[in-house]
Amino acid sequence: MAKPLRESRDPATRGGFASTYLAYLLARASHIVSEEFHLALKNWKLSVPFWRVLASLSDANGMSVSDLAAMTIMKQPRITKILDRMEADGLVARRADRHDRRRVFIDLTDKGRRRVAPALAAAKAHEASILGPLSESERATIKRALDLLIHYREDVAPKAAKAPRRGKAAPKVKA
Amino acid sequence: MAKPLRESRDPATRGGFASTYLAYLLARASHIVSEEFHLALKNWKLSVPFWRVLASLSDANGMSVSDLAAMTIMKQPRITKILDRMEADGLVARRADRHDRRRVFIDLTDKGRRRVAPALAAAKAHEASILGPLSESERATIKRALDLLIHYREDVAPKAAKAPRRGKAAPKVKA
DNA sequence: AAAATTTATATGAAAAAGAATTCTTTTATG
DNA sequence: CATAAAAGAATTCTTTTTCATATAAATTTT
Repeated sequence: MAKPLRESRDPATRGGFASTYLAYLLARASHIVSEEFHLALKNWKLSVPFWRVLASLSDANGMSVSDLAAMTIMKQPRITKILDRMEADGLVARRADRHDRRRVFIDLTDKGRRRVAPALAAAKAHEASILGPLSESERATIKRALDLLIHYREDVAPKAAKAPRRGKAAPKVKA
Repeated sequence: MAKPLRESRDPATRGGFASTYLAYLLARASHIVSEEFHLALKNWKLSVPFWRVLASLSDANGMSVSDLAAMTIMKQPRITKILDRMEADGLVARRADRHDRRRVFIDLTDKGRRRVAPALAAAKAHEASILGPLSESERATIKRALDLLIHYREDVAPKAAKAPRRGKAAPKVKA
């Protein structure tokens, strides 16, 4: 490792901000882990957003639009439009909620189910190819780390009374 | 935990695909960690892409367009256009490489530096607010996990001869 | 050294995403 | 109960991204 002349190489392992900033490392890890699979999605004629929606529905069919938004980590107007396209493609179907006519449930169609099936299998295989070579302890490390990050603010509120459950926090702000 | 009737709640902690699929957990962790900060970017009149570029340049000024693309995890045509806008805003400047006239280096302008400075400080503070409450061992777990994932395929190639370094693999395919 | 390739960046038309807002329907309030 | 406020989804208009390809310069072949 003599001359750092050029040879830029991997940004994440080159020292500096990029190699230590948590948000950046997470974005990079996420990208690295998903990259190959996202490319493979073309095999099943699925875009990344379509895949996310179909995979989410495979897991919990009949979600409402906003639940889907939360699950897929997208804002509502975006999935609404994604759903428009998916519906046009016959991959999902909208269904009204009889008890709350504002809500719309989204169902996987048979076509959607068939389309996503091989991708789901591939996703599992891909994950196995990443985790497989690791030791059990390494896998545990990863799981614990992600758990810590995903719940990093849920266990705040020290001893305070009961803490009635924190759902969709802070409705205090006004539009 | 009696009735799983409705009450959808947090998708990531509800069992099923979403709560175990690595790629999903990573995407979610990444989103959770960056979310607040991304909202705060508005304070400095920065979009997420602008922030990424400025932060990268703060770390390594004068990168080429493609290095920036790699660093910011974006495809080349996209940063080119982001750079167009940033240049128009006077945040960065393009500079030709005298030795390879195809290349273009990107420099932070004073204006860019001034604009990103408070955001960089806020980013550090935000990260501290996440990692601070954790124990040293928890922080180590996170670091190890991200390291494992980011380098998950670099230490493959068992005993095979030297393995001349694998840069941008497989140029075997033809267009 | 000409021709063929490859590499680096830019461009253009089409698709997608974003922001703010609207339309309905529910839920809360006085 | 009437009205105000909130919630869920859709829409409109604008900006950004994508995808494929164009340019142009360097590198490799032959």
